[in-house]
Amino acid sequence: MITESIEEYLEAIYRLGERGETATTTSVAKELKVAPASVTEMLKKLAKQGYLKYAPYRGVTLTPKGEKIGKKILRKHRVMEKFLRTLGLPKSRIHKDACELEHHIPDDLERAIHQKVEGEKPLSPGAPSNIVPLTSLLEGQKGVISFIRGGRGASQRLADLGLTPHTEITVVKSALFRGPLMISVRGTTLAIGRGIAARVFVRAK
Amino acid sequence: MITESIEEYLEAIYRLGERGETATTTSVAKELKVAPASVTEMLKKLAKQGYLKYAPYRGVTLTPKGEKIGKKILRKHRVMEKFLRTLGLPKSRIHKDACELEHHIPDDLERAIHQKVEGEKPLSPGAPSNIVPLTSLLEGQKGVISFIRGGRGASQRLADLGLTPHTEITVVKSALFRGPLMISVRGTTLAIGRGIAARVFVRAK
DNA sequence: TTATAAATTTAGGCGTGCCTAAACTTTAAC
DNA sequence: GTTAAAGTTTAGGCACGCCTAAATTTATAA
Repeated sequence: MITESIEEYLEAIYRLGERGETATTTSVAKELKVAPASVTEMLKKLAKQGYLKYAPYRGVTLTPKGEKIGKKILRKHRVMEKFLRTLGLPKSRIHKDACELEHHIPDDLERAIHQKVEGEKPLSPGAPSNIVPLTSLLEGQKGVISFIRGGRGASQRLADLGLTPHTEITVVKSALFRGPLMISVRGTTLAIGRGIAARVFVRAK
Repeated sequence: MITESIEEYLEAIYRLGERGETATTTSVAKELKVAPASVTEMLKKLAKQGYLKYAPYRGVTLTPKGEKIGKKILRKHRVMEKFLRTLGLPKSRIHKDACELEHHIPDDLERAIHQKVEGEKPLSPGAPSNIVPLTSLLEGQKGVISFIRGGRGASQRLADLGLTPHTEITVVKSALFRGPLMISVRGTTLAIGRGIAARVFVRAK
């Protein structure tokens, strides 16, 4: 069973690795603000459970299993930090609060919050780079507006939203068959209807 | 020190009170899904710390000190439930997840989230103001445009979209934190950016 | 009223994760 | 190479919150 403490340790070790530091008993102890003796104890336990390789007196390396968890927790931490910042909470407490929350946010809540604060999702592999209607971009894909098919009305409405040729846009959310698309343009996110989106042709990236 | 467990007990007892049930060892044990013996232990401890009055074999009543905490945690629980629902997370897990989160949400985060999910409060007390920025309307709410704050540019752009004072609009979709609003005006749906929407003041219905 | 069922408490234990102090290993300076 | 300092581990303990089993108290029904 993965306890909060285990997550804490794996995250700390992953963090150290990311900074290029070796994870020793002392460095982990400092990171977590606990006594070195407590770290030794925990490291032995984590090694036994296959989260890391432990060489007494020598330090510690994460196994893929351990790294996966460390990485995930750190990601949650960062998502929560951004979330707290977005909500305008006191800067001084953001790190500490995120440290706590990171262990209590289920994966899908993390994803949902991430979408709210970033408006973005991991991308899908890009299609051949040609010109397609906006509706055929996948979530996360970027493209540059090439032209707009339709009369002055459509062009005008799109221009009002800042959608003109040469503008780069990112598809934030696209239901496959119905509902509006959410796109991100110059840092703002917009929703546009499917009908109109079908008239916007972009060069996919 | 108030541990997570203490909060859990006080919340459970408060909940029972709210439902008009007496808090007995068994009822608390059931509520928390722990053994009655564990409850007895904890109740003695909480009594010693002044959170409740404990009469052996007779049950338990919260002191004002204990009630305050129980109430607060329950409120956080409900705010989190609403938040999770708003984000569209699986219904089946909402209660359980909220049970966990309620202990890790600082007060100001609770307040911030509450505002996001319930809509924002009218800005100045005393003002009759159910006139609020469009961004404060919740999905499904209707309002009549009262005025538009901003220069001719904003007014003009909005007028082009048919958004002029006295127009009735319905909020179709409103992203919680960022991104555009989808609104319905005279039967057509359109998307407007958050920046501009914040300048449209409506009398909420 | 008394016996038995139900509720509650007491006793004894367990796992987790932390601590300090003491013992041990490694490193670095001479 | 020896030795002291720095780093690490072992040993022994503690608080917390949970458990089961046994003892005790309260409630209920004949």
